[in-house]
Amino acid sequence: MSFDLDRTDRRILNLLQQDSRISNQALAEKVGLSPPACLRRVRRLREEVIMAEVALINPRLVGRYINVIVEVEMVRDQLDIYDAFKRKMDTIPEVTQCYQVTGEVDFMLILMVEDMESYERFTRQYLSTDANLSKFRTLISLRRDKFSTAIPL
Amino acid sequence: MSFDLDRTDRRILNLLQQDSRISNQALAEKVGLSPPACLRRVRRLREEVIMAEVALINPRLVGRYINVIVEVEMVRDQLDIYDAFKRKMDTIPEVTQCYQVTGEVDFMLILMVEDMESYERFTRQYLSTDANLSKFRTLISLRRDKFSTAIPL
DNA sequence: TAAAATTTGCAATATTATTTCGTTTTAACC
DNA sequence: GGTTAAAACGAAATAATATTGCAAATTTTA
Repeated sequence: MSFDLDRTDRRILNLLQQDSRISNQALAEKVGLSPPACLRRVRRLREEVIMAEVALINPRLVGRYINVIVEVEMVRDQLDIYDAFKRKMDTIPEVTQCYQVTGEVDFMLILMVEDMESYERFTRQYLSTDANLSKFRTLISLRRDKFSTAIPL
Repeated sequence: MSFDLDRTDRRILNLLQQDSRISNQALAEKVGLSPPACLRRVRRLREEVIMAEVALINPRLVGRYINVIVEVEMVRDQLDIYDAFKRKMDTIPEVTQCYQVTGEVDFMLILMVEDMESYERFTRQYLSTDANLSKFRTLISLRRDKFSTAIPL
């Protein structure tokens, strides 16, 4: 399941998690390899552990000021009910994260919206009308103080 | 504050949010521009709205199975207490996200850890010993069903 | 310790990004 | 509506970078 990464692999991954636009030459130099040797490792890592390379944009600069955190509780702990809910969340662009959790709560959602009206629409369309949903609690955040996609290795 | 993006800018951003490794030529073709014209836009967007371009790695494949969601409540609603807490969270690699929220709860944290022992260590070192912290609630998730960094434009 | 497999670096090649510059389009103003 | 300034554009040349082939070195396995 878990791949065995040596020290060099981990250094490469750490660097690419900070800046994937680094040139292969610069990367090779930083980890002490020749460009071809480095490239081969990067290619292998891209196949094995790197899911995607993406641009992160500043939400505030494109009008997504509001982070909404929603705790969702379903009526029954039933697999097909969970799966249906996940699948639905997966299709909604405002829902950026969805975690299935253990305990009283069943799901944790994180949404990014322009205004509260957008969130209202979301609750009406997807939460208040879901017969399998028992209750939900909403937390509003205007400050995303930390957002790191990097997993330190 | 907010930059005005035309249709082409938005299409470029949407594509780069999905795959920033796309070649400038392919990108140019997709949005119907010449490579130089496209590159100029990308460069401007990188200065204005793109915060970073990063590799996303699969947490399960590097041993970070457990997502921990923590709701934190401080003893007093005081600015310097908040700021100190934020600054502390910022230094901890396991804390991948930190939101300041309104309502009963003051902060929402999302951590990624290898095992519960790591989380135990974290609580002892940073939560249980913080005199400004009144209480916290922990939710455990073994399933990150959705994790999207893209903001649809 | 020897054989097999993997990883490496060098040099040649292929892609791709980037610059230059003249042209076209858009925007602002009279 | 016509005129000018500014901004954005595309074609072609150039520069930078990634990529491949292959022999040598290293590591792993038996």
